[in-house]
Amino acid sequence: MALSIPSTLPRIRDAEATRDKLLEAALESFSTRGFEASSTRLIEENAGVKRGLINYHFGSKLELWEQAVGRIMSIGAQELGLAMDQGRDIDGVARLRYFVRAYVRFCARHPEVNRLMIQEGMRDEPRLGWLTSHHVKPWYKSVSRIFDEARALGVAPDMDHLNFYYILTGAATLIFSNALEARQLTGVDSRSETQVTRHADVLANLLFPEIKP
Amino acid sequence: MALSIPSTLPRIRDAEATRDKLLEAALESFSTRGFEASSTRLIEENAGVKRGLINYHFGSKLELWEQAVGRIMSIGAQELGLAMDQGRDIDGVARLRYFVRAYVRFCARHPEVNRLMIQEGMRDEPRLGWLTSHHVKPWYKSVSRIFDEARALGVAPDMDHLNFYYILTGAATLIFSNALEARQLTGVDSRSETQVTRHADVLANLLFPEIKP
DNA sequence: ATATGGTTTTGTCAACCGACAAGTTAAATT
DNA sequence: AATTTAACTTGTCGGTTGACAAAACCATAT
Repeated sequence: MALSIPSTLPRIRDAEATRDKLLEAALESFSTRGFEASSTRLIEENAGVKRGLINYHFGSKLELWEQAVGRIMSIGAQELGLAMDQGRDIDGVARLRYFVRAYVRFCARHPEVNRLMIQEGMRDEPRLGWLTSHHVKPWYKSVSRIFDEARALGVAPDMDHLNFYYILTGAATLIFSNALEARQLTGVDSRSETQVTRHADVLANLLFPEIKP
Repeated sequence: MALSIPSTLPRIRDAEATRDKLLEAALESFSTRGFEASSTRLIEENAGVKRGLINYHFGSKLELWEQAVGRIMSIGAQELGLAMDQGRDIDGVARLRYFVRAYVRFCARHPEVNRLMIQEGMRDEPRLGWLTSHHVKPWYKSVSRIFDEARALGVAPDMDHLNFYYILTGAATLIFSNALEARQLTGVDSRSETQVTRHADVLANLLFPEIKP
């Protein structure tokens, strides 16, 4: 009973932890309620911190939004980049199918990303421009590169980059973004492991069918 | 300069017109901003009427929401029902392709519908239950019937009703719900006639490919 | 012309919002 | 132990919101 190295544990004041809790609660609120309908007071309450902390740590509601978005977007880029690395030596159509499955799994794990893009993509406020230029445009180009690979392989569905991007995104994400609605419709939890796997396989088959012998 | 039969034209006070203007402005706001972020004052302003009229004609913000949703949903049921009637004597896969194209066109014409379903489908508020039981469930069953037809014809993609519903809906709608984002991404107006036709054809081909000779 | 009842307009209220500022506490440094 | 600095707390301001109520308006029937 002698060991007592309370170095970092009993720290009551941990700025980093406070920031993290705020960023997480902020993303949850911004993505499902939208920017205006999200109140900083409720975000602080859900984060379990006191009332003035957002302004202290982030200066403004908008700055909190940008940092919350930036955080989840870089997580996304990292996770998807890692997945693509792991599938780098798969070749042919299998690689494309692998990409689609990885993307669907990511959308199921982080529905907040697409919820956010939907929230901001419907209305012409300055936040949309910031989002597209900082995060959506690079991602659009990545998807378009994948589509070009498919074309080179002769297995691309007959459409433009724009159609492919929104068909892939919409088909991959809506079932998870609207998981609550899906649950009310069918009683099924679309974000469960088996449902996610099923959706991933199904969409990969639809976009890039296996070549049957 | 004698003709003066101002029967109904110069009516300044037209309760029905006021209600209609309010319902339209309400749908636009509720679907893009969400319920909480929509203020009755701004809805009235956008409708071009004075400040107290929502409470007079609808009693409450929630009642306005329900009537605005009910209105667009019955318009949707009518338009899609009409389209399906017109295609009733098409047979085989062509009928399924016809349905997909009609649905995509509808989504382009009324993006507010899916914007609304997205807004309400992400959060567990009582409005979601009202929406699903009154409007989404019937529509889900209609789509599932179409899917069963496809199965009977042996042309259904290999998936469950749930996957098909959300793949169809997501793939058909996102490009129009997020038309502003699409415009910023590519400079293209995805709701233009040519783009809508393209997307409709492309999605019909993907879900129900023509049988090549 | 007068009364009536359906509309529209305006005034008001309590509750909430984001932001700021001044205060308080705890940790690090000297 | 004294001082400084970072982290947190609380009070308050101007502004907005949804709701309600009273007042003004107006077409029509009598």
